[in-house]
Amino acid sequence: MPELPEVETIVNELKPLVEGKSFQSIKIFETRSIDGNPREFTAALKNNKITKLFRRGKYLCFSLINGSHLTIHLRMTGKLLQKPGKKDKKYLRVKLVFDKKFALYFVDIRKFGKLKLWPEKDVLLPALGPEPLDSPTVFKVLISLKTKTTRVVKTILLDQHALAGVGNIYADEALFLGGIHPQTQLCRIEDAAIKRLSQVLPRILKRAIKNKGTTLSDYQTPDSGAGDHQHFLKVYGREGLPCYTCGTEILRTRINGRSSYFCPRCQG
DNA sequence: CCTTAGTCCTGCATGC
DNA sequence: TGCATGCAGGACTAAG
Repeated sequence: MPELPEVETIVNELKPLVEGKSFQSIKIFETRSIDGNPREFTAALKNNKITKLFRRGKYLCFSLINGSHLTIHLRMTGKLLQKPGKKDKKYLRVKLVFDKKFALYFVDIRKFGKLKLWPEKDVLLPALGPEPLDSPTVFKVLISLKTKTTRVVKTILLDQHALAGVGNIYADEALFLGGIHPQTQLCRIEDAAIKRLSQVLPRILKRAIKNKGTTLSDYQTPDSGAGDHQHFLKVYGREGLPCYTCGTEILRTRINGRSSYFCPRCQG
């Protein structure tokens, strides 16, 4: 499941390949993968030139020369590949053709991922909170929410309106590094601990970017490569295994329908 | 307004 | 081995 570091890795890899290029044609195999009218989508992209590719939260954003934007959200199983593998063919949803030699294949098993076109007059991704890549920003967001909500901290970290880009894996990792139990209400966390969390969250995200993201099952970079950060996870997916810090068994609980892994001793 | 539960989708793991 | 069940979850929507 691509979160901020995975999307950042994909953008870094694609940037030199797509900036300055124009869409020659678009082939839609699954209309569900398009947010909006597929015909209008195809027509608007055709012969449109990409001026810039960037990331915002978990979205890939293509700036187009006419002022509009294309966004792609990969959700759980979405991939953007230059050369789909044999197993990918069955799940090919959209093909973006640039020229005879170069196309991008949007492959998505679960059909949750979406491509969306944003007209120039629309504000791009208006509901997203700030990027969680520097600690003063994260601290400001969490402190200001502290008096406004009764929700638990894990839920807040996953809320894209609060901070954009954090998903289940890095939320759990940051809470472990910050020594905070995922089920703690934000309003009950002391400022010093919020400060700690604000420092470790940007740090873990940047470290995961350096490691080209976490590949557990589906995530792949456009050249079909895997990430390395799965080898550095402290708690995510480690239920029943000993904590690297204290040896206590890592537990798993459910918060808002999502698995949350934590060390009951380090995050007591 | 705020918060929670249900929905989408398909492969995979589990149990009998 | 086969079949049924349930689990995984990001973001949206409906309901409380």
